[in-house]
Amino acid sequence: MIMENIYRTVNCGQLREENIGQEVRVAGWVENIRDHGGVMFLDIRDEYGVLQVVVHNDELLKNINRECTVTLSGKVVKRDEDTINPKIATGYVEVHTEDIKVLGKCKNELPFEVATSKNTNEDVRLRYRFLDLRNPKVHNNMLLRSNVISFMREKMNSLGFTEINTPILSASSPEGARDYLIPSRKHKGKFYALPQAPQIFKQLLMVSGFDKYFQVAPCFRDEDARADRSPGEFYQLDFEMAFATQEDVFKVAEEVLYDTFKKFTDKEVSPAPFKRIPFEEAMLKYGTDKPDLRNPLEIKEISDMFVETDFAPFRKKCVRSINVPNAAAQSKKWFKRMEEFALSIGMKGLGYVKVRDDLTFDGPIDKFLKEGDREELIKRNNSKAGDVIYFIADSCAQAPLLAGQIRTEVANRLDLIDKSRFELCFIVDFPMYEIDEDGKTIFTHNPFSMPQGGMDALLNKKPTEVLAYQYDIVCNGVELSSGAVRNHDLDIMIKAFEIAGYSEEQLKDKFKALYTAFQYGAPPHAGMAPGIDRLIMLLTDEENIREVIPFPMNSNAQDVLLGAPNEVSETQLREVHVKLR
RNA sequence: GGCCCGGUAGUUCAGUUGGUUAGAACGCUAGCCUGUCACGCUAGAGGUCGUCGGUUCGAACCCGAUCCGGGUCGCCA
Repeated sequence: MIMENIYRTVNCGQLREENIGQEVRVAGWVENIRDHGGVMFLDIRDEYGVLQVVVHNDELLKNINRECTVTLSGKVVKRDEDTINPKIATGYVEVHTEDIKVLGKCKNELPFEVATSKNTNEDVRLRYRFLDLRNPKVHNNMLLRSNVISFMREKMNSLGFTEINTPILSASSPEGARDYLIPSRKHKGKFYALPQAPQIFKQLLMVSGFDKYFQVAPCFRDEDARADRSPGEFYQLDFEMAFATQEDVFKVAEEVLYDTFKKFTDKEVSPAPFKRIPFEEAMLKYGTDKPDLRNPLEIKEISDMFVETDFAPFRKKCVRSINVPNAAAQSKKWFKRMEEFALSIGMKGLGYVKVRDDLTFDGPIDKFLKEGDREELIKRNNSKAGDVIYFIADSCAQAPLLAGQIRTEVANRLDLIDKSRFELCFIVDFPMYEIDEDGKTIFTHNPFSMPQGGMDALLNKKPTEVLAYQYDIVCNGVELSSGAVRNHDLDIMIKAFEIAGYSEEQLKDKFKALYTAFQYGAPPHAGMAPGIDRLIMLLTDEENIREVIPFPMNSNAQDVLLGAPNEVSETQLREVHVKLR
């Protein structure tokens, strides 16, 4: 319902047959003008819909052109049977007017057509984002975004979470992404930083006794963009729970995410409990830590069969296989194309065999197989006649990732991915540490995650064998969120940092707030932070994150509409003690 | 920062053995049209072919540099 005022008594989407005969006033944008000489039709659009207006006096249309705003009054008239337009909700009626007034003039030449703005180059769209956002498709993405956020808020509230705002002007953090820095006026040479995430604050809130915290949190990272990664800023549904375990966090995530997907799409959603897939298993079976579970293909480990092979590319390598059902009938060209793809991602080649009806093999790799290998391959891959088995061999660092890319590519080319589903899973048991190229032990993910097994594990296991209570949520191959059970025990934290080469002094220095707070009774706590923009991308089937952000920056981290970043005056610079060089 | 793709009318695009005056569609302007809804018909305006330099008798086209946009790798604990 709209407020009745001097501009309108009804909106452009609400008139139906029952309104016939009423005198109404409407306001909106002139979407189109069809002048038949003697009779003219205007389509008037607002957020609620489109309404046809009929004018018989062309004097009334002077100064009126497309995309200007108008208010007009007139009678709601039933359309003749043969002039009904079933494509619009108001298509049974029209308004006949003799009184139109322009409220906001519009330039005659538009930078693009509103109705087809999505086909326009993105930089033009962003420069005229206010026009682009009139396009119902673009507009509706923002309405959906609003509805999703408000739904999740209500959901979190109903689950007993408290929304608490944490500072935007904060301190630079030593780890992670590059910070956006804000020079301080009152403290020469010092800087605030925009938060990459409210991580430290939410952990402090746990120490403060807030049992369940959440926030629709803006996060700022000065890193380069991607199609699914907004440069600068993005939003997370950040939450954290005291006295909670990993499974407690999963229950909340399952409820909130399942309900959100269910409410805002017609697609099938994988029900709770979502699959829990250990990191190691994900890397083996899917060749990635963000698997698309709609893809039916699975990678198998077969290195042991080729330790002594005569085929040099496989010998003593990490060898993986992927069985592709019914692919043997694909054309020569198809196999050639797959091989070209393999070369393009840095593989030396892409071996395969076709499984014949008698379960013997046909293909370049067959001649290197030993007695019994064929049976074993068929067994491990669940192959049947007419299938194709692909072989991926490389170093143990590379082979899983390459196999993952082949898995995805084959599925895409054969259209094996069921687009009508959302498949959610948790990736769990991430390793706590890894060894970098210099042989140094470093944190794999979040240094604040609790190592599984606590102090015992840190003391008794090789660092690379220690797992963390660290997890991701993945949906259809998109990483929606990571999270962790946090390390709330200062002794364990000191040890964990020591393994990664940090002294207690360094820890204290770098993470002063947590280091201090944890000396005053910290509860065990855990949480996560699903990315809202990516969630909306999934819900709207958009491939670019800018389609779900009202005023996105371009991929070069510029706001071309307002002109950010821009130069500032010498005076402003002097005030904040910044000298350019 | 590396790599890939692109930049021609307001918009989307076409345009090579390098050759007169660079095209189309939509949009815009003018005229005609009383039932359209992607209205129709007729006419018209609109271009430093991203920029700079080079090759050539001649460059939108070939070469080099540069700028801009998109994607990707690095990066994003």
